[in-house]
Amino acid sequence: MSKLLVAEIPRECGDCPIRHRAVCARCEADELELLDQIKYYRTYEAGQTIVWSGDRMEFVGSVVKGVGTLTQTMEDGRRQVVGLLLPSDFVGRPGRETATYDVVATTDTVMCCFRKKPFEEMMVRTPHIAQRLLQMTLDELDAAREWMLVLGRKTAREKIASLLSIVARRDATLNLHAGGPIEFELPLTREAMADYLGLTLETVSRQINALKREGVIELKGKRQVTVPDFDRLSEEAGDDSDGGMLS
Amino acid sequence: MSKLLVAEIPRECGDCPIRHRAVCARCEADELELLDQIKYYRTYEAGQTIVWSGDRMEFVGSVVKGVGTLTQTMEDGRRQVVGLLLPSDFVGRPGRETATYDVVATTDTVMCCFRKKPFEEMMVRTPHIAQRLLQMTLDELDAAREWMLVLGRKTAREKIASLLSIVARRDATLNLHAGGPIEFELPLTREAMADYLGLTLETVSRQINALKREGVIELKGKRQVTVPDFDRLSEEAGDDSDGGMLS
DNA sequence: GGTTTGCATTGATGCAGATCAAACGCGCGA
DNA sequence: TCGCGCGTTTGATCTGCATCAATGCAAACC
Repeated sequence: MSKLLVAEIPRECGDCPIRHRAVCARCEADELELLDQIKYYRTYEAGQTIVWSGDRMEFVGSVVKGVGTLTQTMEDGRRQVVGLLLPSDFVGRPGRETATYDVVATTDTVMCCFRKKPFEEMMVRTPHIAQRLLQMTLDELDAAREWMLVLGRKTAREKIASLLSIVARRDATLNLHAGGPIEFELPLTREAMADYLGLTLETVSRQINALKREGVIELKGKRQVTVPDFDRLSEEAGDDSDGGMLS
Repeated sequence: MSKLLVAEIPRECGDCPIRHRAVCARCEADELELLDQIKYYRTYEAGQTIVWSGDRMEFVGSVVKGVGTLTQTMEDGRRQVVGLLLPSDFVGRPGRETATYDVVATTDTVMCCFRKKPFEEMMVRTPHIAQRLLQMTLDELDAAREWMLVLGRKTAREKIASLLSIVARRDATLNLHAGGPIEFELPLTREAMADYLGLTLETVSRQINALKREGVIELKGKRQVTVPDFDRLSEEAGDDSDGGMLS
């Protein structure tokens, strides 16, 4: 059923896995060749589970196209999304055998994968890959901690605005956006958003429509979002905008 | 005012910073010597801020004794603790100039510090330090994500039980505890707990006393906690106890 | 001893968001 | 074209926790 073609795989995925987020200038030709040897692509349909929590992980990799979530579930069914996977994000944990979370594709998704064992061996032999991975992990840690503030202290409206703000920002940087209204496709169902934000899907629906009524966002259909004024959205999210007042 | 003496500094802090959590078997004599040259101790009183968010970080290090928090504050004063710092935890972020969070000592605290610049240089020359740091950061990331589930989906009572459970577990492993009731000093004020759990201090107080009334915990004074049955506490926290049912 | 000061507890009340319940709308296969 | 199913919206009601306001209580200081 997957409608993704190999032709759609972005060019920049050709080389170093680390290049997805930021160019790794120190990757040498022979390293790239080695990486190419252990590299392969996998495609997933919307809704498909990529990895089950507890399963043996046999690869690491990064998202090339599409969106996924890292999800944790309690015995009684309460669910929390603990991470969003947007294009360029890294998945997998070197040095750990089994997955800690469910990884689910929320849209049709292409992953660039590396067999775990050879990748780990390469990490040992190539120090700057470990160093780059450390940077990426520290970024993820910052993101997780920022999200703790969202979950612990923000109102439903602020939570929604925070989520939209994050997706909008990522989308804008990915497409080298320069000023003007930002437009993007919301890659999550109301339920997935609720699970990310610690809300119910009903509350998500109500708050999104409230933001729409008040002109903070515009909606075409249920998923296509336009943000006419990003600063306004940030303000709704409760982020320090501070417009450069900081020293 | 600090009543901590040099004599109280634990022995195992003498060598590799990475040794605090787990012995780093690969540290060689000359590396240890190098680390010793850039190492120094700092003590802080309860309530003292170790680093202000936005400040220049001039050291990294790990907690030797005492407890601290990483805190994020919104403009309007809402506060969220995004990380607990227990003995052996690492503080600071190699490769970043300024601190992202307030670091606050909640009890009298001893830190083992390394000047940041030389430490970073050492990291480049000594790959396994970066690798060890990567492991530690991945552990922290897991902890942060587990906490996202707590913040997003658990009830006030479960939140309290989760916090007690974490502190109890850390305390038990640190003191090589073997069976029987666990006893420890709660290192946080009601307010700090509230800020960690995304609650108000009143709710924290009520729920703690509810757990006490129902015999899940015992209290001596306001801080000294006894956990007669750790499994019972885990259950209250909503953790999968599963007692070995899992394959 | 009295007073201050800084947590912690306790009680009364209100509200944001959960829960329960229905209906809508839209794509898709028969 | 119909109707089925899934994601979404909308409405009515309930409730867990926040909020506001005292009060308690022990250590520190005069």
